[in-house]
Amino acid sequence: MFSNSSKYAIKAVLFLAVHSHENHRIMVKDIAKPINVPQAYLAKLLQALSRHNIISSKKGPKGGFYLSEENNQHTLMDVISVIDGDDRFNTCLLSLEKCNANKPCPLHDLASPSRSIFLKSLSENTIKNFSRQIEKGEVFLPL
Amino acid sequence: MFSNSSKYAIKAVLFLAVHSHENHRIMVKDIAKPINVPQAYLAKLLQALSRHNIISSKKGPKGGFYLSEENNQHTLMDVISVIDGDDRFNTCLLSLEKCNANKPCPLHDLASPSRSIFLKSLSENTIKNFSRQIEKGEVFLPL
DNA sequence: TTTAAAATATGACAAAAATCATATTTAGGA
DNA sequence: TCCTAAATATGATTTTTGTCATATTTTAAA
Repeated sequence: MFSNSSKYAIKAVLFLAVHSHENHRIMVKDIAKPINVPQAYLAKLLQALSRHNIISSKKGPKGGFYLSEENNQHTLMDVISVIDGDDRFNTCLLSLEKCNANKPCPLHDLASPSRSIFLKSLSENTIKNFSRQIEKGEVFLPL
Repeated sequence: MFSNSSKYAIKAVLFLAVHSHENHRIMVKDIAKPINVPQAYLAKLLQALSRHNIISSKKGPKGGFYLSEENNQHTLMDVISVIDGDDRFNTCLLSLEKCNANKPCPLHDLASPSRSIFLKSLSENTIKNFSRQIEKGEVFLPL
């Protein structure tokens, strides 16, 4: 479903959503450890997200990564797009080009609509939204 | 979701379900071309499936691959298990060990139950079942 | 203005997934 | 019995993904 890279990136972004602010930036190593992801690898991912303005960063002492209010309006789908590219979810489960609602492949109706509901929530819920759920204790971010 | 290998294997098995019989075996190259999969690679996948008795084969002239009645009672989940291993679907979307229904990760409730419905149909519908749907024209196997 | 702490850029390396190639085994038919 | 057609076994190669290392740039603070 997700690549490891995307999983790492999602965990990091949600971590930042809950723990960072404009004036409270967090260093890679202080993100990597709690979310249990190799630091050097995560650095690369965060840099890519930063380059695409999905997250924010500041260099130098007291620097680090954080989410601006604007960043908080992005979606997890934006994160995934940067990390894995755009067409990870745009294809039929069997990668059949000619598969569609009129001529569905054998797995098509099995997967969708549940699938499309899921994808919709990935691309419609803001990150802010997820962090609110975490803060309310409705969902959790363990390890 | 699925690896390429699994997609290839599923396509091949469904192709065999529709086109082969005990006494009508099909050679790798005559499977590979219509389902649009590299022949040598497919050969390897089919050999693995055959070794695990998910499909049947016969060597030599007039040989090839086919599904026995018994093979037809297997599920696509069986196919996936042989190709990708067993625990591809047993984990949380973010691979969080401690994620469960009581302490769901932010994606948990988004994905399941749709996900579990999907997995259930993969492991409960027989291959025969799928080929019947194809024969009835309810679903399609394009390219 | 110098120093040190941070991200950034770049690329080397490793592991896994996908692909290709080929020698061996089995079985049907002449 | 021999030849040929097929799967099988094995492994080499390539591509993609994930990981690690390090030199460079920016910036806060002394």
